[in-house]
Order: sequence, then C-alpha cells, then structure tokens
Amino acid sequence: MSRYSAAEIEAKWQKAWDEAGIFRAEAGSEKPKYYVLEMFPYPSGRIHMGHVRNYTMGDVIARHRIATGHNVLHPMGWDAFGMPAENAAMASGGHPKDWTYQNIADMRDQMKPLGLSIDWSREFATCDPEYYGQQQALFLDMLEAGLVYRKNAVVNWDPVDMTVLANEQVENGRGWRSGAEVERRELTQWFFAISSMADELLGALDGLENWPAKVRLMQENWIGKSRGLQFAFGLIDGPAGHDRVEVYTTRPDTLLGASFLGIAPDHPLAKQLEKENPELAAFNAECRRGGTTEEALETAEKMGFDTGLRVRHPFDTAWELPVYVANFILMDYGTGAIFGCPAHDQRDLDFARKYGLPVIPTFAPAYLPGNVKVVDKFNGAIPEEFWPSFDQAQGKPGHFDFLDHDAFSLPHKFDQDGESLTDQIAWGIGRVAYEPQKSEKVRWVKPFNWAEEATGEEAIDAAIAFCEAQGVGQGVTKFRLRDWGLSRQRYWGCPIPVVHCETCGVVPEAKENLPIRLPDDVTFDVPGNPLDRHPTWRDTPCPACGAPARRETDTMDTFVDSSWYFARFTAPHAATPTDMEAASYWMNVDQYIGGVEHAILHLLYSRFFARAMQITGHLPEKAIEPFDALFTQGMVTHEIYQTPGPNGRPIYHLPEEVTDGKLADGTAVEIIPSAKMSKSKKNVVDPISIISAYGADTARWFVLSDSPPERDVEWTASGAEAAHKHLARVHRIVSEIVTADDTPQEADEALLRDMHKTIQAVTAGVEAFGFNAAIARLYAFTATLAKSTAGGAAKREAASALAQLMSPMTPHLAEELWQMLGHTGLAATAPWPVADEAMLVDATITLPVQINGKRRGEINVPADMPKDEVEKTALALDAVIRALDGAQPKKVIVVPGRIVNVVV
RNA sequence: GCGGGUGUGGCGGAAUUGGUAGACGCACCAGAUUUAGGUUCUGGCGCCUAUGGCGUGGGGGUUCGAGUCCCUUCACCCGCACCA
Repeated sequence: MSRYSAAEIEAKWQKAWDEAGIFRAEAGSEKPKYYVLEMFPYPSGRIHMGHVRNYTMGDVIARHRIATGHNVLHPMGWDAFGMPAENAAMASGGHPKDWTYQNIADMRDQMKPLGLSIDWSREFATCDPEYYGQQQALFLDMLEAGLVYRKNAVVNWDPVDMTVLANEQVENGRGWRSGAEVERRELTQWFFAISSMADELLGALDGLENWPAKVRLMQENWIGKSRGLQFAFGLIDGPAGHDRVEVYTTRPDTLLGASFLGIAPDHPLAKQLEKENPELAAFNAECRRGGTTEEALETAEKMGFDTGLRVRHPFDTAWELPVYVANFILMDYGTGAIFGCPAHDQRDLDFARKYGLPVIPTFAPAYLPGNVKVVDKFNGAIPEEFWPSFDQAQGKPGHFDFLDHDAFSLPHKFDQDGESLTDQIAWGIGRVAYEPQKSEKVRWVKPFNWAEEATGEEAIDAAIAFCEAQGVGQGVTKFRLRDWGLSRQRYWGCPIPVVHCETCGVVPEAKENLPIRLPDDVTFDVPGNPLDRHPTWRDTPCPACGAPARRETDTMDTFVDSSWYFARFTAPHAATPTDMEAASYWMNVDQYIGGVEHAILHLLYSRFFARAMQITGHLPEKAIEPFDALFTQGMVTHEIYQTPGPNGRPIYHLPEEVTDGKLADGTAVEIIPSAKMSKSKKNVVDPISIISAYGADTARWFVLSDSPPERDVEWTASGAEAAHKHLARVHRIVSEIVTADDTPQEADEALLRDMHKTIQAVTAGVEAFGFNAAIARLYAFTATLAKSTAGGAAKREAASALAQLMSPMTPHLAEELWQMLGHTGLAATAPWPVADEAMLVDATITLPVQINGKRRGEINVPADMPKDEVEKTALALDAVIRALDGAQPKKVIVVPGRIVNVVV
C-alpha cells in the first residue's frame, strides 16, 4: 500500500496540469465565462499565510467553476511600484528595478508550489514599461476628458526625504520613514476629478448587492454626502473686498442659536486681517503648525482669536455677532467658516464657555414636565398653547439632560422623576448638542413664526425652505470626498506623461512617444527624487512647438496602477490600455477577493477608474461597476510568544522555537493571545516551511477549515498537523478501497445516500463561501466511508465523489485519488458531481417529540406519513402518555419532517 | 463623539434562517494495537445538587416552540472623526 507523499504527488500533478494547459483562458468559448480575481500582491519578496488564504479561496472558486463547465479567467500579477523598493535601494545601494524583479521571481517560485489554477500567460507587473506605458496613454485620455487636472493644494511634505507623502504615510505627524515632522506645503499637483463623480459613486453603491454591507457603508461614509444651507453673514466695516462671509451648515434649524462666527486660520479674511495684525498673524502661524494627527487633535484645546470685527445675523440686522478665528475650523471643508451654536454643538459649547459667549437653545424635546413654565428668550412670555406638552405615556422624564444652569440666565434643574426643581425654563432648552433622533419630535423655533413641532429631519427641511423663501442662502449638497492627488516626488512609479514648456505651458506628451520610460541610471545617495536631478532625462523637446522643454518629474501614486489592472488582465498584451472585444467578453470580475483594508481607497479608486475608462472608451458600459461580487477575507493569526528582555521590552520568539510553552533551554514563554501575523512580533509561520513539511494541500485545507472565510483564522501547529493526518487518512482509505471486493452489500444504499447529501452540502458550501462548513461535511463523509460495510463498487463510487468534492481545496491529492480509483483524465476538469434529489430524502425519518416545547422523545416514521397519523404515533409515546395523565392534549403541532409538539 | 459589527462548551466554530443547540476539528479522558515515543483504531467529552433540572453575555417580551424575532442592558471588536 502506497503512503501519502505530498511532495511527490504535488510536483507530479502540477506538471500534468501545466502540460494539459487547462488553466489557460481563451475568450469566446461556448461556455459561460467566469472571471475570478484575488487582489494582486506587492512583491515584498516573500509570500505569507495571508496570501495563501486569499489565493486558496480564489482557487476553490475558480476550480469549482471549471468543474461546473465555465470558461474561467484566473490571472495573477504584481503591484510592483512603490516606496519600499526605493527604500531598499537607499538602504543597501541596489536598484529598485533589480530589487523588484528579483522579488517577483522569488515570490512566483513560492506561489507555484501551491498549485493554483492561474493562467500565468497573463502575468504582468505594473512596473513593466508595457503596462505603465498604457497607463500613461490612459492618463492622457483622461486629461483630454477633463478627468485629470492640475491645481495648487496643501500637502504633507517630508523635509528630509524631500517628497510629498500620502496621508497614510504620515504617522503621528512624522514621515513614516524619515521620522521628520511633516510640514504642510502648498504645491501644484495633479488631481483626479473623483469628487465630480461623488454622487454617482454613492448612488451606485445600492446596486452592489454582492458586496459586503460593511464595505458599502464605509464607502458611503467616506464619500460623506451632506445636505445643508449655504448663506452669508454681512460683515460690518470689514477690510476692502470683504463685505460678507459665506457659511455652510447642516443645521440651519439652529440658526437662531448663533452666538459667534468662526473662520479658519487659512480663510481669505483671516489672511487679509493678519497683514495688519501681528498678533493674529502669530495666532494663525501657531494654528498652522499644529499637527493634524489624531493625537494632536484630541489633546488640542479649542483656541480662538477675537478679530474685533462683527457680522449681522441674516434674520435680524440689529443682531450682531463677533468674528473669531478658531483653530478647529478647517479651510477645506464647507466654506472654511462656521456659525457657532453652543446650545446644540458640544465643540461650540466648549468654545463659548471659554470665551464667555451666550448659549441660545432653539428647540427642546416635544415633551416636558407639566410643572414647567416656558419663557421665550427673546420676547418674554410664550403663550401657553405653545408650551411643550408632557405626556406621561410618551415622555421619559429621566432621559432629559439639560444644560448646566450657569450657561443660562434662568436656572432649571430637574430631579430624577423629571419634575422641575425650579418653576420656569427658557424656551427650547434641550440637551446640549442635542441631536433629535430621526423619528423624535422636537419643539423648534422657526424665525418669525416661531413655534412648530417637527422631527429633526423635518425641522432641517423646513429651515432650508424657509431660508430660501426669505432670500437667505440656498440649500446645497456637499461631499466629504476630495479629489485624489496623484503626484509623488518619487522615482519608482509611473512617470506622468506631460512636458512643461516655457511658451506652451503644460503640454501632454505625444502618444507615439509612450511609454515614457524611467531612466535606469539613477542613484539614491541623496534624498529626494532622482528624476529631478537626472542630467538628461528631464530635458525633452516640447511636443507642441519643439522648443527645449522640461519633463514632469513627478510620478503617479501607486494606487493608480492597481485601479485598472483587472481590466488589463482581459488583454494583457494589447497595444492599447484594453482590447474592447476582450474586455467586453471577460468583464466584469465575477468574484473579487481581498482584504478589507482596501475597502475604501483601492475599491473606490477602481470604481472611479472604471467610469473614467468607460468615458474614454476603454471599457464597455456594463463595466461601470467592475466587481460584481466582492468578498473580504479575514486574516491569518497566531499566538505571540515572548520573554522579558532588557529595558522592559519583551523578546519575541518564533513559533518553531517554542515547544509546550518553553524554549529549547527550558525558559517558559509568556503567551499573548492570537494576533495578525507580523514579522516584528515573530508570530509568523512561513508557508514555504509548511509546504515542505506537509505539502501545499495541507496548507490549503487548513486555511479553509475551522473559521468562516470572512473571519480571522488562527494558525496552530496541532491544527496543521491534524489537517495533514486527515489527508493521509483519506489517501489510506482510498488505497484500501481500490482493492475491495465488488459484491454488492446491504450497506450500499446508505453509503450512496450519504454521498448525495454530501455532494449537496459541499456544493452549497463552496458556492456560498461556506468553506469551513463544507470541509466539516467532508470530514464526516470520510468517517462514514471508512466505517461503511458497503461493497467495493459502491465504495469506489463514494470515494470518487469524495475526490471530486475535495478537488477545489486539495487539488493534488484529489488527482492522485482520481487516478488510483481508475479514472482517466484529470479530476480538475471532470464534471462536478450532481446530487440525485431522490437520494436526498430518506424513507424513514426520526421526528423529535416535544411536550410544551421541551424535547421528551422521538418517533421513527415513514417520511410521507400523514399528519394525523404522525400525531397518533406521537401521542402513543410513553413519555407523552405519562405527561397527559389521561387528559386530552390542548393542542398538537405537527411540522412535517421537522417536529411534533404536544401542548398539555 | 458618529457609524457598523460580534457575543454559543476548555478552544475554533455548526445549526437547512422560528423547529432535536453544540455538527466538524483541536485539546482532554479511557481502552486496543505497537519494541519506546509517535502513528493507527474504538469509545467518551456543555453544566448541575442527575429517573430530574439548567443551559447560546445579562434582564424582559412575542410564540405551541427563540441561538435565531422585539425591547432593554453589558462587554468586546472594527471604520470614520475638530466635517460645521
């Protein structure tokens, strides 16, 4: 009897698949097409378990689709541009190109042993001139279509590395590599006009039914649509050219609660004023220096500077408000100016208390304690008919949380039962920063017609309508989403194909000159962008007038590269960015799989690019949403092992150094609960070592079992070993079966029934990303097969089904079993088994019998027994007779095929 | 602060979506096989004051019947955030 030797089996069958060319995708087959894609890797040099899990899931889907008769596209490539390559070059003196291509070669070698069903003929790296040249062509088309433009903007500038950094590359206000404090600089940069599609990108989220709700919600919040009112305060005796200040608010219903106007330090008015006012100039400078990190913002105190200027309230020109420059107001959201309403905004309240500004509430919960008198802040007594009513049934007095009385001219405290401790209350006192719930009614002060009951939403609608009717501003929609700055002062990226000419200005490069290749002769001994100081690369004739001009030396953000690679895979060698025929055939990606960390940036950018490519004629209309279904898989985690080290810092130990909680020298390690595998914590397991110890099938089987795919899976040595033992067991069982006696046995039918149930369950599991449940079912079926006393023919039939059902997860072992069982051809391309409906229903079933909802026994009855007979059978049970004690049951519920419940 | 999610044995997790809670795996226990360890095989394994009772974070509700639905509460996790 042969033993299970993964190394032998896996090499053999990978060669067989390769020779048969079964994973090469050709467009235009009769079969339905299926495009499955895993997020392509960054070539760091080594694959990790996260890759194994991601690609194995994609491979299960791809192989299952092949077996169900689909024409499958399952490609792989490399997201190869980016800072790590340059950092490596700076650290060790090599070239980013060599480093990257070497890493790609290494990682490809590490991936191939996994036996993935990838069409390697479509492989490319984004740093291939063939790819980035097409990206440059795409850029030029987008430029022509107005989807890319240049503007002046404030960016994160690393003064040591001399480059702009993306927001993600700034940690605690410092450059992640240099550690230098990041400065805010105004630079002219290239931007994608993604915000022009904000509404479209938001609205289309509804159609992405096969995306995780979480991802859609994250994108919704990121796009951040808000509706509000934009209006102006008249400025009294302002500097020349400044007679009004535009303000945007989502809370126009609180307009009567305004007590100050705040402007950002970068607001044009603040900049004008600081020219004459050195104190203000100093204040503004201080604000600009302030960090933008989470930490800095949390600890930063609200600070304001009273400009001495005043504005008029739009509803009452006699009502003047002071103008403050405040450090918490952002120039790049809304208009860079706010009206402060301390009664209904915690931040404004903090500010008002600090600077002694009034707090004027404009609404209250609709139900107030009955013994409270209501006083209008502005006009004195309020007629009783407008008092908020208190309804004991609806009101929950305890939940009102009123302002501290020192904020008001009138004291108003409530006891636990909601009874007022004083006898009057200023009109409209609500909770501080009181946000009416969507359905909650509030008593709202409406200007000039001042009391109305409305929900929070209604109040805002009414306020906008009212203001528009009064000629005070208009309702507007704003988005949080900003245009995507793509310029990077870096070498290892796609050159932006434009030329700066003294006479013609910014000129797009001619398409026939593409690709604009990165020069190879660069050095990294000086910080900054080597393209900037390259002696000849940047010198080029102007494509328009031919005069000597200068090439753009900025390169594109690496997120650009990954925003359209899925489209390029459909025709990776086309002379244009895409081949419309191939794209029309293969798009959309039917199933996309990757980490949730890309929920916003990559997936939003890709949705933008798909639209841009449709506009520029590079993708068909149907690809406007490029990913039909998205699955975000969980991480692979592992326990962390540590011992105390010097300076109180722990020393981490690799899992292979630890046995039974001890190091080789007997030192006990502290075990920290499972966390994402990370080199710095040393809680990593190298896929290569697992593959060489157990084989790829074991690694694949393990990462799919135990945990649901969307959740994290903990890698354990015992789990991996158990997976390997199971595969060896299956191999052993099947090798025994192939020699078994063919005489039919009584147990044949039971085995085949279980086989069909297993086919049904595993198929459902694979199709619904229930890999862990599918595997559990396969374990159970293996046990059934092992114990079965069926004849050889039945056992071989069952074993063949087992091999096929395992084939997407453990393809090599499946092929081996398939061959052992005497099949010709590959298991990978054999038609997926179909469950026989008739075999799924048993002739006799066991029904649990409950008495008053508690399980008290069970009956064995024919599956098609009529309800009344089932009832009779159940009532004949000893336990039921005892419980009834001679009485008639009150009720008997019979759910066919499920349960019987006797109510006594 | 705003938004979202998750709580089931010692552990990872099942449960056909309102119908036998704990499938399957790990760990553990007992037995068999073995020259030792390992392997392999068989059986057991929610808890308790055990012919019964209690059990899906806690409390309440709807229902013949609730892990699943409703209300409430606690804990943890994730995303966003001086966003006006």
